[in-house]
Parts: sequence; C-alpha cells; structure tokens
Amino acid sequence: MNFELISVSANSRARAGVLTTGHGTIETAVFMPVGTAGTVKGVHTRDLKDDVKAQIILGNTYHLYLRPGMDVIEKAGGLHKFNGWDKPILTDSGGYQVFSLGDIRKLSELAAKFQSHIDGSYHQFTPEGVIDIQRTIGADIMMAFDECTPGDADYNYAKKSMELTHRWLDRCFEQFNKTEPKYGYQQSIFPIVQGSTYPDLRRLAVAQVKTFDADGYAIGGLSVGEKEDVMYEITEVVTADLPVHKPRYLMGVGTPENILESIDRGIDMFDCVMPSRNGRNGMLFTRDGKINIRNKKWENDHSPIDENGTSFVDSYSKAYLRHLVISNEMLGAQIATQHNLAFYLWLVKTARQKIIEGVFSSWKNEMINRLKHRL
RNA sequence: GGGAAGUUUCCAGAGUGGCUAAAUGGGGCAGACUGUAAAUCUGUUGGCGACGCCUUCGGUGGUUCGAAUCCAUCACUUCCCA
Repeated sequence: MNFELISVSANSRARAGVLTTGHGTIETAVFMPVGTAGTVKGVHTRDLKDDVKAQIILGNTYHLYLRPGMDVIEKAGGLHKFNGWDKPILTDSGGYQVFSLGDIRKLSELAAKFQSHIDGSYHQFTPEGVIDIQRTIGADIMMAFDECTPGDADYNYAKKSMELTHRWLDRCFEQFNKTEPKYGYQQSIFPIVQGSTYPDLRRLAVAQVKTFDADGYAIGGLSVGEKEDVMYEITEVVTADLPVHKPRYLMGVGTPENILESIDRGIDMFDCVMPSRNGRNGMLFTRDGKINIRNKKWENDHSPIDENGTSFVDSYSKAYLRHLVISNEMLGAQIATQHNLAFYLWLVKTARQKIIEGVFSSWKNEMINRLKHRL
C-alpha cells in the first residue's frame, strides 16, 4: 500500500492524497460508506460505484463472522467476490461491537467474549482470531482489534482501556506478520489510537502506535458521546503527532460538518452510518442543510429532492420520496440512502478539490454555515 | 314480520357508577440517529386565557352527591329465523 500526499492546505492541516491498494487507488479525503453485513444497505454495487462514486466501502468482522460465517466467505473467494465489489474494502475489527454490544460481552486480557445478537450463542474474539478473520474476508485494509473506550470514561478506565488496546495491538501485528493474504493481493493493517478525551493519553497512544510502521493510522473512541469541541480538540492533538506521510482515518465520523472540520484538522478517511441509517429513517443531507422528508411541509413539494445533487435519484420529487418513506416502501429508503451517500462523496471530493486549489478554508467556512440549516 | 347483538375520542378497539379526556394498536404530527443488535427508537395526538377550566363516549329524557358505564325512549348498524 502506498500513500502519496498531493497537496496540503497552507493555513490548516487539510490534505489531499492518493492511496494505492490492491484494488485500485483512493483519492483522499475520502468517505467510506458502511456496509456492515457485506452490503451498503439498499444500494447496488453498480450504483455505489457509478452513481454514488464510492471508492472504498466497509465491512464488519463481527457481523460477517456470525453470518454468513467464514466458511462461506472463504469458499466465495473473499468478500470482494462474494458481494461483487471489486474496489477496496476496509473491515472494522469488531472493536466497536465490543463497545456497542456492551451488555452481552465480557473483556479479559486474552479475549473479548460475547454472545451473538442473532442467536445468543457464545463466541470470543482474540486479536489473533480477528486478524485471521480479516485475512479470510480479504479486506484491503484491516483494523487492529481494540476496545472502543466510551466517551464518558474516567481517566483511570481510559488509561487501562488504552493499555489493553496496545497489548492487543502487539498481538495483532504479530499475527499479521506471520500470516499471508489468501487471495493474491496485499492487505494492510491500521492501528487504532485510543485514549478517550485525555490529551496526554492520546499522545501516549500515538507514540505507541507509531512504533509500528503501519500503512495508515486510525483514531478511534471519538463521536462516542463526548462533546463536539472535545472531539475536534482530540483530533488535533492526535494528527499533530501522527506521521505526515501516512493516511489518517477518523473512525465513525460523522456529520457533514464533523467531516469538514476534521479534514481541516488533518484527517484523510472517514466512515459513518449516518448517511445510510439516517437516510433510511427519512433524513436527507444536502449542501443547503438537512431535510426531514417525512415532514408535512413536503407533502406537495414536487420539486427535485436536491436540485444540486449529483445522483440520478435526486430528480425524484420531495413529495414522492415523502410518500415512499411514509408508506414504508423500500424504494424510499433506497433513494434516501443513495442520495445521502452521493452527497457525502461529493462533499469530500469537493473538499479535496478546494484543498488542491488552495481555497479550502474559506470554502469550508461557507459550507458549514449552509449545512447548519434545517430545511 | 319475529329475535339477538351493537353504536366510545381520526380508525380499530378496551372500558360496564367516582382512580376516565378515557387502556392498547393503527394512522397523524414532531424529534432522535456518528467504526450499524436500527427499513429503528422516542415524544405527542379533544379544546383553552393549561399546575386549572370547558366540551366529549349515537340522539333525547331520566335515576344518582356523581353516568361512557344504570333506566326509558328514538335513530341507525350487523347477524339469525320467517
């Protein structure tokens, strides 16, 4: 994997780059649609590629491991073959599930033990096992197995949690180094910086993570309940110390505003369920602000969903989409998801362009003002 | 022609003397959603000069301190027998 910085903003840390993987190149800053179960819910790979213009999508270790299971994925020849997506894939390690499935798991030094949310069966993830699973999935970018520390963790818990993540990181790399890709292309592993909302812990974490010469570095444990200005502050602390010549991935972020602010602070890669989940739930993101398409005011608005939109679905009318969403028609969720993803991809692509043109900051400020609106 | 059951707030449907502006579901309206246990979840849904008041349970008239709940009568609906 190779990362080349094309341009860096003069008056901020914003960067434009090109990341090269075994499944092609990725122009950063990039937004990666989330496809937990091997599918970006409701969107065909064709539309994802040609219409949304996604460059890379996510899959999830925990979900794919439980269903369909590694046997099926391996027999398919990896996730790319299984779901028909021939561009890069990044898999999350299951660290977030350790966090979000909190009630049905137990952490120990050795492993995270958990109960399947599907059938209650008992399983455990070790750092080694998680690497093996991601080898089988065939992710271009695999994530280290971490504990995603909750946003309200006290200092002591955050420190212990971070240290566990670091010990797990050692094991992840050890396993990574003694195993081989299964499908003939290179795989990379990104460590994850934890340390919660404490700058000194975050600095320690960066230092620790940097001891591995990884292809890229992720920031985890943000947008998990802490205040937004704290998230920005921590992002700044972390990007200040990360290697300049490697991509930085801010996990799970965020709103369009969050993404622009984070690009400004030196982030290259993003993923978030927000455009897809909120889309399914009737919320649209546009460059002029947010729309709750279920609201009565759109009942007879026969204008396009988004006059400035880049997706073909944007020519459907608001009134029609409202009808679909309210009637619980599956096409409503599909259109809204596709629109939102296309918007997110447009947003980061435009940010990249503005960085290259050297006008990112002014554009960002203007954009954030528009995005705040509620239509 | 005879008999039976029923008529409740937008709909369906509980409630059979005071704790009932009235369960629950649907629908409506609004909100939430950040490495997806989410096509999910939450709030609200008679009116108002709102910690109180007013009007509601087919119509009318009664009984009672008090009625959606009991009685009489009228209207309508459904079912059964001719």
